[in-house]
Amino acid sequence: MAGMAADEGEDDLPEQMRIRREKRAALADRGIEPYAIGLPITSTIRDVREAYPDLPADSSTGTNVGLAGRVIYSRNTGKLCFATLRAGDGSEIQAMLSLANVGEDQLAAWKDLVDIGDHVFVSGEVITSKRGELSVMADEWRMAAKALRPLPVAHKPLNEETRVRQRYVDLITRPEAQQVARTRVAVVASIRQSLTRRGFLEIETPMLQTLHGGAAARPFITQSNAFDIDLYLRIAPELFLKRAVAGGLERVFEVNRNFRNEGADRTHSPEFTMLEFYQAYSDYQGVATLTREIYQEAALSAHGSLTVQHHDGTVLDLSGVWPQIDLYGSLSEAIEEEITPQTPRDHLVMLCDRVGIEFHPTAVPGKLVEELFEHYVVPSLVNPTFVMDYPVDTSPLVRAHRAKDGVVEKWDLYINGMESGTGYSELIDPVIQRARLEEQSALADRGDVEAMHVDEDFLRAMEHGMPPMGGVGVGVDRMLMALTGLGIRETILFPLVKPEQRGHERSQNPERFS
RNA sequence: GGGUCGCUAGCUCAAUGGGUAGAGCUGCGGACUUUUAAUCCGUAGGUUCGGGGUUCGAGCCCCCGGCGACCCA
Repeated sequence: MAGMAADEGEDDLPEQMRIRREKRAALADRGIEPYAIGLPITSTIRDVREAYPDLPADSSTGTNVGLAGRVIYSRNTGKLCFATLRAGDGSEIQAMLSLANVGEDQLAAWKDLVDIGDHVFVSGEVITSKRGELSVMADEWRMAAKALRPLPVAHKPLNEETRVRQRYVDLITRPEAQQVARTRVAVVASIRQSLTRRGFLEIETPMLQTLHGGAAARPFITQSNAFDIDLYLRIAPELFLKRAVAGGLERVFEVNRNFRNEGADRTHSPEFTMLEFYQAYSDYQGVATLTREIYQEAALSAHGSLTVQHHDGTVLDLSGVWPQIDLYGSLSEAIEEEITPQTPRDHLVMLCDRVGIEFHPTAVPGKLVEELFEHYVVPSLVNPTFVMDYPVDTSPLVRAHRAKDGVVEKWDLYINGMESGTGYSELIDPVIQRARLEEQSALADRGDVEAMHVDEDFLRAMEHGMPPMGGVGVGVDRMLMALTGLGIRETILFPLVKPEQRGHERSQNPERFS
């Protein structure tokens, strides 16, 4: 927690926070509980809204309700007070407190002690005001929860940084923030439903792993006191999901967090949500179709449409069968020169240098091809496109293509110019798998921090016989980005952000990994 | 990693060439029994991201650092 110092001291708080603390104390002095429990609530705001959709102005219903909400606007006249109450679902209703109904003491207490941001309870008759606003004419009000901090002004957008760092404030003040959170829920629920309906089992695999494997990525390292060993936060659940398939759980999936100790920018978060699923006796074409269906069902569930328009005007069309292009073929076309898995590394290096692509000195040829592809082809991939058949040397867990030399049966799904998923015909030959992992391990020994270890237990599972299968990983955050047009930090409710440090605190702990 | 820009009151933003840091909303006091971002009168509120330097004088110029946005390879 930041700021145990001046920020929390009772003495030198900003005026508005000091006054709210005084009001909290004043409530108690008047015998009013500032944080009430057991309020006699009879209805939600939405209930009342739905019960009286078209009440004419200046009418009464004879119906009494008790309801609670957060005060978001307050308008007081001498003997009649108005407040707009909002519930968590975004529904709003007006509370009215008149001298005639609540009496002098309760009206004075309301005017003195209720602020914007407080949660209040009112009970009384449902009416409409002279201007037609649906209202509760209170017989009684109670404080439900006194807010000690002022809300930002409702009419100016809160700056983006504060929205991310204080999401609770964002959620209170900006209904769209709640909408994004609810869209995410709908999408994840839809994913689960799509797979469960097709006979997939949702299983949970280790997030703390003793070996680094399942993808090419730099891991976070932690340690176990009980075992006295280093552990890796998983970069992918793949190797465990495949063990499950080897054991006979032939259709499995997992939707949960992966951790990658890499950059954080508009499209990358150190912890991100990934869907992985594996289907025995399918292949990369079969799971491509299923991936498209999962995506389309999620879009319908979240938006009711397969066409998505972003705020910047980008229109995504997710409908129909998505096109497939060939990795080497589309790259060759883009640079007007034939590139194949047999193209020498020196030549690929030259092509990269020509356009200033940077790469690790030990980068394998396939890595260079992927970099070139990213540079030349990816920016044009807006509508969903499957890019087919990747170099073998960057895909150690994928089986060789059944017909083409030097490539594997792998696709990447691009949506909105972003890699959004990947699918394989999984490698299940334990002898080839061992050789591939030993190559990876050699790369790791030469300093490649992304390279996998040899996982003997995984190989043992494979040696017991894994059925042929198709497997897929889909970035759920990126799915949300595609469906909303927002940056990754907007699709994640509480993204990792750097703590704001004060200058003098910085020097306390200069140790860093590098 | 490099470049550019930003960080000022609770919130959103101003501040000529370096010369007493302002506004709107919010808050506080007052008026008002039908308001809708209520209105009217009055009023308070500041570690200008942190540290150092130049200067008679720094929000502004210089250096170091923090956090962020955008662009580039």
